[in-house]
Amino acid sequence: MKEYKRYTITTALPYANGPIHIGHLAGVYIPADIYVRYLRKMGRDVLFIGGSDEHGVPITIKARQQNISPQDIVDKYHGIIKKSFEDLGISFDVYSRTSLPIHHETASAFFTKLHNEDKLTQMESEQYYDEDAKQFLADRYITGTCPHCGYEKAYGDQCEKCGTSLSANDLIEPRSALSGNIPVKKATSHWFLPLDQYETWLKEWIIEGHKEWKTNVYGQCKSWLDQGLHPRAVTRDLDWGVNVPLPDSDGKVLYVWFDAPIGYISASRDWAQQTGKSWEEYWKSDDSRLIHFIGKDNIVFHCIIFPSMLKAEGSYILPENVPANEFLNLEGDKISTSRNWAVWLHEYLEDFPGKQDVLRYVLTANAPETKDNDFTWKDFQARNNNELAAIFGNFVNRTMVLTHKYFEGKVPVNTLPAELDDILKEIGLLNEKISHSIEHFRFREALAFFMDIARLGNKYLTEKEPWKVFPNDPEAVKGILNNALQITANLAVLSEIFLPETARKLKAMLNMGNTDWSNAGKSILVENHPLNQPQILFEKVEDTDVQKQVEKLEQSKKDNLASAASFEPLKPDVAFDDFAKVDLRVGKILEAEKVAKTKKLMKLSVDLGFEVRTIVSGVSEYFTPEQLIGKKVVVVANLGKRDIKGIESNGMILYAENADGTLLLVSPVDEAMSGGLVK
RNA sequence: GGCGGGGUAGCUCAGGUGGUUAGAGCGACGGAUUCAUAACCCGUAGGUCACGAGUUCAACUCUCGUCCCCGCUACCA
Repeated sequence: MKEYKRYTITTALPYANGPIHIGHLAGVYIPADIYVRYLRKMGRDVLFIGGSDEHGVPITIKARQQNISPQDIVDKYHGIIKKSFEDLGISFDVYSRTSLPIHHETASAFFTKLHNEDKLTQMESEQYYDEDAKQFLADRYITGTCPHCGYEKAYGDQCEKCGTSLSANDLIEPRSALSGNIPVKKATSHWFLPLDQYETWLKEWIIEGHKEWKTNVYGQCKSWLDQGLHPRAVTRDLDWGVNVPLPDSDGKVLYVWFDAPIGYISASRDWAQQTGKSWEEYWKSDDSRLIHFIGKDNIVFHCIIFPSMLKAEGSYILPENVPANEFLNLEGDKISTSRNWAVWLHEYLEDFPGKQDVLRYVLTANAPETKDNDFTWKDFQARNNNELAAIFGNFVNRTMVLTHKYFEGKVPVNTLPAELDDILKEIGLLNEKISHSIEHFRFREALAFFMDIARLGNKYLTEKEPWKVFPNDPEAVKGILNNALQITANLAVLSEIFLPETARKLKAMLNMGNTDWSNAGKSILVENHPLNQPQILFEKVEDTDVQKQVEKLEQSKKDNLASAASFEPLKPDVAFDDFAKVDLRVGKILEAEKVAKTKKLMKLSVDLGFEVRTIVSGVSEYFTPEQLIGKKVVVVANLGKRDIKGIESNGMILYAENADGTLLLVSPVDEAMSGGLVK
């Protein structure tokens, strides 16, 4: 295996439009922090990078909603995020942000170099433009009727009602979110990264060269590469972001996906500036190992797009591994910022003061390394009470209490060196396993091996029964407790990787200084070394504590239901003449069949009395053909024809929608004539 | 529909290139113990390894098909 002189570790830049939640932690920051702490303990040279991603459309929208500037938004969340990371003890060397001048410079320079070397292509396209606001509209800034579910306030990129992803061109009756005007189409010019040109190289680099990547990561990359890559726009029309450093490009900024990963480099420069050190060797030297910690939603950016950017630029190293995790669910439901279905880090730290390590432990033990996982408060409580407190905390406590009881809190002489050898051998073995697991990004497994050391300690004490031996053979008890203390000291050393706050407390109790990994598996405390008073490492988490958290979540659920049950606002009035233009007819469904190779489409034959029409409708998720055949429905008959998946569809069928988005037939109650007007 | 990932004890997960009684932690149950945060320690029970075929002397592990969950993607007038 290649020898690396230094490590460049990046963590996905959290988007600064909301705080950090447990999903972020379990997927990215805690595993990265464990990895980095491990590397440092091994004496390796590490640069650990984090920062806020502060550009992009959602932030500008949030700012508009609150009538403040985008900078105000990112200042607020960057502050919350940065502080909560510090409080949890994520050991970033630098936590930077993309609104800093140094980032704008870095991203501009990156773009300029690609541009000057003809690595980008320019293309024109038609985009919606707001003539009042005099600017092009991002998809997010266009609202209109969702063509799928009819929701009137769908965004240009996604309908929040039915969850379908859209393009602004799909929207019916598009409106500018800025002025409410009807936007016009206007030509605009943008720069693209021709990803297709990197396809061959990427295949070789990943498919051939990185078979060791996690299966979920490797498979996802293969899927993308097999589907074929297309040029991707690097710039867009927006006024919030890194300005495109070219003449005549007012109102254009770098697309956020392009500037965000460059943020890793900017953060490194930021760090170098603050510390007076050099950043370039971490990014441009072949003996540096670049690793991106991310969630699975980011795989394509870090495995396909960013490497292509780096390759195009030419002077940077490429990621050596991208250990992406899957997602963490919460009490059975997907974590959602907008639905407030989350455990927010800054709130957790307030609700559970001093329990940073409990969260670290639970999220590591239950990390979604190979598949999506579920966080429950019940599990949180069980892990704390049955594992941290009962096994780890309890072993430390019984060792300390016994030592104070029998030997005035001083490390007794080791009268049983042979037993110590056996113990240290076992710990040494576990150390190796921990190392091996961490090197392979298997943090759950590593943590389990770590806990085995505490188990080993409990077992030793129980078997040796020093409290029974003491009256007859105090000399033997000296050896037993010395051994138990050496185990405790080893726990103190190793816990720095997983549970830094606990390590601090433990070392204070043991009155020991800093140690590195080379001490692990050795006898650490010397004879007569004075110990401090024991303190409880892990308090029990009571039923009422978790009860409160569950109630908090239930309240979120109620709030969501309440808002979901609210009625859509009325549309603006229309003239009767406009309404009369719509030709609604009664139709009878004669035939219905699912359109092959689609998820939603149903092909219908509808009898309008005077003719039988083919209509394609996106309702396979709600009806089976049998439920539709023979039913009378209301048809919009004068919409014109449209080609859908190669079928000519002539008309549209109306449905009623329930609060949960399900569709119901709209049908005449009494026997109605096919082809009759609905008016 | 296509592609990728996953479906193993109540829960969370291990199970290189197929090979004797499928493992661990937690939970449950029983025992032992009292130094300790009623904790620790020992033991027991729990699995048709999603389902159905096939290849093989032998499949959780390979092949094919089906179902379910997650993600990406096409489609919704």
